[in-house]
Amino acid sequence: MTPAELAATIRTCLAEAADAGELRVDVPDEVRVERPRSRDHGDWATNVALQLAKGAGVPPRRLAEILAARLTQRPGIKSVDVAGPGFLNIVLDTAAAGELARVVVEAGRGYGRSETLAGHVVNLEFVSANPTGPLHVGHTRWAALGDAIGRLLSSCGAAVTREHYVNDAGAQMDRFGASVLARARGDDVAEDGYRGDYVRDLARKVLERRPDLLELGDDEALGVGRDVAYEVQHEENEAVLADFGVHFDVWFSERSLHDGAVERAVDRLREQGHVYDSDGAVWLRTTDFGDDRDRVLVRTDGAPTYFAADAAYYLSKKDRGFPEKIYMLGADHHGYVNRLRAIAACAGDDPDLNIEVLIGQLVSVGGARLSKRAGNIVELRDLMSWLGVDAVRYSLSRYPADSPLALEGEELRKQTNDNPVFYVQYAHARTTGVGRNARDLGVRTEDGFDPGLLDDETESALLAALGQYPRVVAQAAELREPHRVARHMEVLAGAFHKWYDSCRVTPIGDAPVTDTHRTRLWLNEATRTVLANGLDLLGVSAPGRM
RNA sequence: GCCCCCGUAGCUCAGGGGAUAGAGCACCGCCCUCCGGAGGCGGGGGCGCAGGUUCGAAUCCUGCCGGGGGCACCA
Repeated sequence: MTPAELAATIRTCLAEAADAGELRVDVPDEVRVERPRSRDHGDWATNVALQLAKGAGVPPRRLAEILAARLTQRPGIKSVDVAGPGFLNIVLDTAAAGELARVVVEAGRGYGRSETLAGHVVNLEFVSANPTGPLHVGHTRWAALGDAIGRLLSSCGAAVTREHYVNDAGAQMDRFGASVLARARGDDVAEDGYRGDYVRDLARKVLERRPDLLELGDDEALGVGRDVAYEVQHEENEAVLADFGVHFDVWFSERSLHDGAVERAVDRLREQGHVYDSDGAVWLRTTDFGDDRDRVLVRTDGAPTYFAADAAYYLSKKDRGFPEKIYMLGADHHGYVNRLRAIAACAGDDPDLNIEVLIGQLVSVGGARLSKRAGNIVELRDLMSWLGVDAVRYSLSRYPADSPLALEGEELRKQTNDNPVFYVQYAHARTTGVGRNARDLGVRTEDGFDPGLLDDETESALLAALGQYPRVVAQAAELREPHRVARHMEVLAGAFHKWYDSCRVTPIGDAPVTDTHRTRLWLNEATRTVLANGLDLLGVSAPGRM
């Protein structure tokens, strides 16, 4: 019996009690069943009685007792106790609890997937780095988290489009082009230019593609240098993200908006009644929707602002059929949240439904060697070769985005418990190894499964961790918090290692193969399945050997 | 000045109102006849402060203190 099935049973009992006139309650849509910290409190516990007591006009303990009487009659439930103020502590039959191993194995990769977000059509925008330099550790956090969130949403039934916005228009691109051109010509880069060493590498690559660059006139050279440098840098960013395991469905070019889309966006917003002219500029009245001041769309000189492009970009997402638009921004852009919400409101949308802005705090890396190429920023490419993709992705995924994070590089290089990714991956490798040994010794799942034999305390704990997994995934998806999956992987790995220490899957020496061995192999395979599924959601590999 | 995020064990951090607040590291001690010891078992230690809401608060609300980030007709 899975926790979800138990929760459904509790709802059924509530409904029956209501029908029988024993209680006056509305059956809640969701009943939460939790694994109690203390084993004295049963296999699973629920606080429904505490939550419903007030509405039902009955003391919580009385409600709990009515519910307990009905639950006890149900198959698979061994005992139900009312504890404390009105908790229900439920103990399952060993066989009913152990049945979960088969459920998991038979579901395979589908275990943990759900339809809890079915019908949601989401545009998920993340990373969105300027193509004026290499990706660094700040982008890396969003690359890891954004990709994991995309996987989570998909696994819960949402239709997700992953999008990367490319700021390839505007003055900064010209400065970038001028900087590359200066390096190509062997000149110094202007004060306000891009002075990182990587610009020298870019200039070299640009010259490889356009050996004629130095012979062009200034204006033409500037344009060619800019566009080719952008092309090179963009290709590199796309490639390094691919190597990091992050794929985007759409690379959206800001330039494409400056082909009339920005002007049309301003017109549309004007039709909605939120645009006005003042001091020779065109403004959007974002203060109507929570911003602390109105924002300029078109400057006095007639040029659209970056904000106008953002508005056009928002409308593009809307027009392309995405009711839900998730933006992932760094903490240094948090001031942008109200502005983005105001754009949605000015466009006639509901900011609470149609736009969601996730803010990630800054991340730093301790002990990092300075980048060879670019001052003191830590590049994604360097992080990957220094620490490995799995360690970087996992360690960025196991913390919530809203807390500042300081990674310790040397810790992540250790292949020990200092480094949780190895703890979890090792558990997976162990399950795989156990499976190999079992097959070699003739222990086969198809020869028997007797869940009543999974009666060890460590087996109960392991089954509980397996049973909690689907809810962890659903919750992580709903909250956009992949770290919940990572943390649960650590709990599961711990439960597995303890079980491994006390329950052998394979017979010792020439001892015969029994149903105990076979049934434990089911549990081993179930564990391997969930570890693999969870790591996959984080974009981390699940090796069979290490 | 205004806005956002964060104060939990010596350190790095989990804990979306519930029972005795957890994990790893660090420190001390223990477990290899047997599926990988990259593992397991045991020990000491903590919710920034003050109010409030609730049967119940690390969690929700208010104020204060401390740390980080942000407040352009820049992009």
